Amino acid sequence: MAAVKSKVERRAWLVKSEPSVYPWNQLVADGVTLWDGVRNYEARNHLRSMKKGDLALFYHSNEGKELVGIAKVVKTAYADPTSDEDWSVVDFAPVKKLKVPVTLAAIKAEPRLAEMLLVKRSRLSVVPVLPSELRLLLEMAETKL
DNA sequence: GCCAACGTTGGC
DNA sequence: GCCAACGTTGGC
Repeated sequence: MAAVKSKVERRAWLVKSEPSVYPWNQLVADGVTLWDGVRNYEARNHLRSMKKGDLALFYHSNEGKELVGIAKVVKTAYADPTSDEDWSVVDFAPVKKLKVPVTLAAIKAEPRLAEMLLVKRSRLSVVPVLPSELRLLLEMAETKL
């Protein structure tokens, strides 16, 4: 049987940052940053399973409560220099700002996004995003990759 | 500023 | 290994 090469969609994640701590604009200014300070095992494991080129939707928590931009993984997980314990960081670089920010309210109002871990596991700071969710979010943001 | 959700810690 | 107490995150 002939092998059919399935189209593999790029994996996507969602990462949260409080704008008062590290806003999207800072990532743009920095060009690349290490995503440090994650102190939750599940979130850490997500960081560790990220691959170079994976996308990361950038979410502003507490203030804004909206997706503001798209970043990508430029370096896979390595030891968090801010800890002596077994935590990890990855490096992100900005890809592009969303034309229209996608608010948490808009996400909650969209039934097709009801299963998003952003909503279901609101305290997790690093969560995976399904390809279908990514597609829809990009539509809502009026942004193309 | 409050509080719900939930992960972690520590006593038993 | 259970579970109460506690701490943190993040929406409201």
